[in-house]
Amino acid sequence: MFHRDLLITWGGIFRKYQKDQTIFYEGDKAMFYYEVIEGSVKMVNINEDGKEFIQGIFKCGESFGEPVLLIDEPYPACAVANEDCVLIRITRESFVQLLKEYPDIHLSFTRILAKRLYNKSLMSKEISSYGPEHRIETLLHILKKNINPLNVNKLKVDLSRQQIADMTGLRVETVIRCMKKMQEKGILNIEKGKVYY
Amino acid sequence: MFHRDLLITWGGIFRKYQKDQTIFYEGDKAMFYYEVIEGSVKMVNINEDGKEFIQGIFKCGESFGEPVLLIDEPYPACAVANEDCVLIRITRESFVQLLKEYPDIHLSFTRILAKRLYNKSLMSKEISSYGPEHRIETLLHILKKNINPLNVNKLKVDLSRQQIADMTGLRVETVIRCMKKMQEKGILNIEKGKVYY
DNA sequence: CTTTTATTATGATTAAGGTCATAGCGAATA
DNA sequence: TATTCGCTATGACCTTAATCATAATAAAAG
Repeated sequence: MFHRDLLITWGGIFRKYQKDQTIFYEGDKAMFYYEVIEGSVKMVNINEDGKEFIQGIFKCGESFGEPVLLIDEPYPACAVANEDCVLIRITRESFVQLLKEYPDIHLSFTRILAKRLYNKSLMSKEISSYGPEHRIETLLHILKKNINPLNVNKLKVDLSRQQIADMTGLRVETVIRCMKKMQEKGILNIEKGKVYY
Repeated sequence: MFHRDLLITWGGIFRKYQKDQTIFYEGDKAMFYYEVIEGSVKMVNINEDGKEFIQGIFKCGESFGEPVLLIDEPYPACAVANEDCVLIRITRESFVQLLKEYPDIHLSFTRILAKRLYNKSLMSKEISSYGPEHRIETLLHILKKNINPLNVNKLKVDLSRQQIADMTGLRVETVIRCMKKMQEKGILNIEKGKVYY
C-alpha cells in the first residue's frame, strides 16, 4: 500500500517467513505495521478443536493487522505465512506518524478500511442468513471482483476446498459437495479438480 | 461523532424518522453522511424468506453507512429507524472535504472504522466456528464493553431475543433456549424475561 | 381493570450440515 | 515409473439447530 521507499525511510525492515510460520498470535499486543512484499499471509482464528477460520488472505502490496494499531485492543486473530514470504514492517509509532504527515496516504488507508468493512458486511450477512452454496458463491464473487473487476470470463480459483471451507465457516466435505452441485447448475467449472469461476 | 455545530456549518440538515421507516435501501448509491441525534437506527439485511440479519445498531452520537461514502459501492444493507429518531445528514462531498480539512477528525474517524472492523472480526469468527451459546455470549460481551467498559456488575441488556437472533444469525427459539441454559450455568440472569449480563 | 399486542417460553418433528471412514486422483519427489 | 503426499471425492450415519405449533407472560392501550 505505501510506497516501499517511503516505508524504508520510516525505518522499515524486511523479514522472511517460511510457510506456516506465525507472524503474530491472537491476543498479542500490536507493535508493527506489516506489508506483504512477496508471498501471502493469512489471518486466521483457530478454535479448541483445531478448526480454522480464515479472516482474510493478504497478497503482495497489501497490509494486514493494522486496525488494532489504532485502537487499544489485542490482535483478534493470528497471522500465518500462507507460503514462504517476505514482509516489511514499521513500528506502530511510525505508522501513526506517517498517517498524520501524509493526509493523502491517510485517506487511501481509510478507503482500504472502508472496503474491508464493506466486504466483511457482505460476508457476514451471507454466513448468517444463507445456505452453503450461496456463501461459497459470494466468496468467489468477492475474490474475483478484487482480483480482476472487469473480467467476465471464468477465472481459475487458487484456493483449496479446505481454504474455502475455512473462509465460509463450512466443512471441506460440504464445500466439495456444494461445488459439485454448483458445477451441475453451471455456476462454475471444475477441471481436474481445479475450479474456474 | 462530529460536533453538531460543525455539521451544521457544513450544511447539515436534521430529519425525523418514524419507527420502522427506511432511511436508505440495500443497493442504493450513498449520498449522505448520517449521524444519530436521537433514537437509534439499525443496519439490516433482509433475505428472500424475510429473515433479518442486523449488521449493527447505532445510537445517539454515532454515524452509520459511512464506509460506502469512500468507495464506489452501493449500500450493503438498509438502514431502518429502530425507534422514532432524529438524524442529521451532510452530503458525501462535504463529508470527504471535512475529513481533508480536519486531520484530527479524520484520524478519529479512522479509529472508529478500525474498531468496527475489529468487532466484525470477533463476530464473524464466532458465527463461523462456534455454537449458539458462544456466539450469544460474545455478542453480549461486545455490547457491554462498548456501553460500559469498566463495569463488572450485571448490566441490563436492552435487546429483544429476536434482535439477538438477528445479530447472531440464529432463530428466536434457539436464542431463548440457549439463554435459559446460560442462566442455569450462571453466565447471565433473567428476571421477568429481562436479561442481565 | 379488561383487552390487545408483543415478547418470551416450550414441546415435537424435521432437515441440513457435520462427522467419520475410506477411496481415488494428480502432481511432485526420488 | 514407483512412491509418496496432499487434495478431492463419496457414502453412511448422527447431531443440532431450524421449523412449526401452541401456550404463557409482560407491557401497552383503551
